[in-house]
Amino acid sequence: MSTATAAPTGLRIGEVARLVGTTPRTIRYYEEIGLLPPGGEREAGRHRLYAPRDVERLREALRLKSLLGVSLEELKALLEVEEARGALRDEWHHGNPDAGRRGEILAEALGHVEQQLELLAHRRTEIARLERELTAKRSEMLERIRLLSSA
Amino acid sequence: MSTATAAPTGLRIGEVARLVGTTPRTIRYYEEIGLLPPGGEREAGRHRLYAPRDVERLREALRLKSLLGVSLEELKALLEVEEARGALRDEWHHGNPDAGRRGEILAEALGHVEQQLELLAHRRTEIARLERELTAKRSEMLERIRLLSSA
DNA sequence: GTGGAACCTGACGTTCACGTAAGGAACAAG
DNA sequence: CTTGTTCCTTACGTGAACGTCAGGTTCCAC
Repeated sequence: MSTATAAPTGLRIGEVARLVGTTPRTIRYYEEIGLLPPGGEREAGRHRLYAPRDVERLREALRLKSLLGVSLEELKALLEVEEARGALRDEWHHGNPDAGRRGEILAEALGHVEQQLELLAHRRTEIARLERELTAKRSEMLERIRLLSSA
Repeated sequence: MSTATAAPTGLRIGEVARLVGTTPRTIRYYEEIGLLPPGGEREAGRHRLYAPRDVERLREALRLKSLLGVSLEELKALLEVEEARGALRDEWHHGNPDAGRRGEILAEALGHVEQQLELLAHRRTEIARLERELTAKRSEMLERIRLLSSA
């Protein structure tokens, strides 16, 4: 058998940042606070390398952040869903067919998803309420303008 | 004619803060950066006094802030709608029946409202999209759990 | 008019989320 | 093997949005 480890290929941090519309500094910072997993195993000093999957995860994280306006700490909690999915995938592939463990992980991830859904639903209805109020305001304004210009 | 000005009554800053769920410092800060109008005319050193209307405005501002996750600078821009409505009310009552001026103010406020509505609609559809994605994820998870427990 | 509570105005401190600069090492190309 | 670009780590800087403290004042109730 060959002792050669898989050729370490992947996107570099600058390219990733460009792809998702942020900066290398931000990516490193997210890794630093534990929001993102370290960019591939590497010995200190070597370049971080990212797979397309990592790019997608980052994109998703930034999307959640801008959409919900949450702190990075809250975002971290929200992203635990993905971590759980990752853990699950590991258990699945890594030859651990312990059904009980899988069930635990699934149940936990499910809980997180439902929590997120609650948050989103609440947010959405609040926004909808605000939209209705503003629409009413707009109608009133349009009516006033109509009255003015017909005078 | 009496020279007595109206008795300066109203809520004090601590009470207002309690009512809307924030702190006096925050209210003073908002006034400082021009996000809120000064709490009633007063000579330096005197206590700020607020009318119930002011409380509502503040509550609305905080609601927008938390809902949209915008900076105070953006929030300030959003609140210009209210300022315009205030200006309009002044023109209306203060004996300035200049229809042209009123039309200008109305048109401007209308523009701001429509801008806000666009922002909200966008936000809402993005959230809805995320909800659909998460709901799909949840279904998938539930199915997996079902498969596991039926094994 | 005398407490005591709440408020006033500065002014400095703090946390978050990065920006920026320095000195050096890794990496792709020739 | 050189060279230019990109990246590395470390560390200090920054703007936003307040928190906190000091020393004094206003207000309300007695």
